[in-house]
Amino acid sequence: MLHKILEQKLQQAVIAVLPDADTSAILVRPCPDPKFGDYQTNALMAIARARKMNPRQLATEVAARLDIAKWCQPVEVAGAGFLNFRLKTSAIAAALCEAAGGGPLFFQQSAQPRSIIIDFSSPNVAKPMHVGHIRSTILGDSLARMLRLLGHRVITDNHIGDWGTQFGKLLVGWKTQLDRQRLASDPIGEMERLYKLINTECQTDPQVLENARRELVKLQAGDEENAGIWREMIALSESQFQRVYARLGVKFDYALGESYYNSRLKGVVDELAQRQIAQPSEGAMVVFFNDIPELKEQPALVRKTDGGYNYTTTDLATLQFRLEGGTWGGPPDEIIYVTGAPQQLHFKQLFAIFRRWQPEAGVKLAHVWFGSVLGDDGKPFKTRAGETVRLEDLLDEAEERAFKVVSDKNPELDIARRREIARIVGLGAIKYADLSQNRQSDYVFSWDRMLSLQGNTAPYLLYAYTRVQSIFRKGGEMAAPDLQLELALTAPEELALARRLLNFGLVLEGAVEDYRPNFLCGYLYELAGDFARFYENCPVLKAEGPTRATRLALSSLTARVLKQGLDVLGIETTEEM
RNA sequence: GCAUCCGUAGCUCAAUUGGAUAGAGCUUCUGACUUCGGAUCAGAAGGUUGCAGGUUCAAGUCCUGCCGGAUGCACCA
Repeated sequence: MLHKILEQKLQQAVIAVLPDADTSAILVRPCPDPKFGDYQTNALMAIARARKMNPRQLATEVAARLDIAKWCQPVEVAGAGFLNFRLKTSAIAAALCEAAGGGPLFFQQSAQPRSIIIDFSSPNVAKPMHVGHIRSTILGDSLARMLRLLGHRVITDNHIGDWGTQFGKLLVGWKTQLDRQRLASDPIGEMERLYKLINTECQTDPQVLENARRELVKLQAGDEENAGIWREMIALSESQFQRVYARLGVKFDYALGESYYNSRLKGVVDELAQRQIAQPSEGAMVVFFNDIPELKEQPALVRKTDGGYNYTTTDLATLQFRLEGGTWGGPPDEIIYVTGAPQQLHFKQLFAIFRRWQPEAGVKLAHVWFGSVLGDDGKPFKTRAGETVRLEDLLDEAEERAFKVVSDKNPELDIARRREIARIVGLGAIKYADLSQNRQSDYVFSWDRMLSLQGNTAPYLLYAYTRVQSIFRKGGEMAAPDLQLELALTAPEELALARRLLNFGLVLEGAVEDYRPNFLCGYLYELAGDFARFYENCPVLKAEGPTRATRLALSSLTARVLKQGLDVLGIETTEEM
């Protein structure tokens, strides 16, 4: 983590010049263009501005006090007051040797580990998981993996939609229209059929609606028969969830559904009412936000006129439960919710209510939202028949398409091996296509682009990985940890690759900070590109002596970073493809 | 009507959150090596960042107003 050292030294130099300066905002970042150097800071311009100083003069004074000759060539003051750092080759080589010798892989675990709950995926009982769930699931999973890699304590919780008014309709359907045979063969399809059927009937027949309401009340009152059916629906749904999560390689520490918080709802609303955070309005209990401009005309209901509760109440109760920390050994420092963009208003309201309710709580609440998946036509992604696309079908097709490509490129592999590679490549492609995009933009789903072998795609990265592995298959020795190794970095491609490797940790931290796995994807793509250029221009196995050792070490480190990076994106690697 | 998000190359997307000459891939065209795996690499072409103002050393990014699109607006989650 050379840039961290530079950052520290820079902060010390600033203090030497301006003893009262706030150093927390003084950061060192990679240069946008290598011709300026390896790292830069622009913080001095902001400081100079605040103090009405000449920025270039301040930069020059700070530069004079910088004690970094061990790692850098003399710093340059550039432009309006940038400081540019250029690493010495010896420092780069030393950092690489450390990692090659068994040290940390260019990242550091956090000095202040935090405990973080991540709430993601959250599918609904009795409904198929569809494309909409994949973004939350994959994003949440990769955030969990990245945070864990950086040493944080992560608790993943799947807030399953197992409660709510839809069960009234489902119960009516189950009791009057259930097809037992279909339930056995396709339970999710059958439950979905029942729901749609009754839902349609409700729109024309008030009697059916009334029946649904009555069944719901019975369920909520603990009626044995209805509770039994409800439990059966949950069990049937859970086997679907398990299948999907197993394929995606996603694991949850907890799966506490909405129903888990039932007993708390009344108490939450009572407390909000008593503290005058919520007030009666038109028969409901409502929280108004007159002091928050953007929520001024957006009150939140915490109890309906019929006395029932809605999801704001459930989420408040969930927050309360999570902060008690009884289940996971202490209250969390942070809770991250991974959901779609349409829920932004909900979470603004939820967080605002929570701050009034528990103003002393120091927990950080983050809504990590994402855009929708669109079809080629720019409209929400649907099948030709207009149905939402089932996640399981999507995964099947990804593997199938990948199988065709693998068979085309590598027909000599036996079929089981090709299937396994297709599984890794297909699922990797689908995950990577999602994660490599800025999560906040809607994105257009395209099989062709996703499984394309060029560009910023999973197959391109996986291919780069197989090429490294191929070197070690052919050339024998995987570089054993060797602290005495002396690296001879000379070719521009060697240096570019080496410099890229150094930044793995910096990128990881940035990705985690903003909850944006696409930063990591972009980095891995650039790393794979640097490796490809290195591979074209710098023969490894034909080289001899220190050059060969250097190139073997670079190859090995590239493979390790690629594998580690893909791993925290939830993507498996393969030795051949 | 109010609120949120968005508008970047023909297409699909980036841009480290206010930094230096706005970058990739696809597509098109031209090249490279008797391949440590060609699922590769190099080069060319492609831009008034929707429009108009403003803020400052610096704006795709911030502020204002338009134009266009998506989503949400109290008893579904």
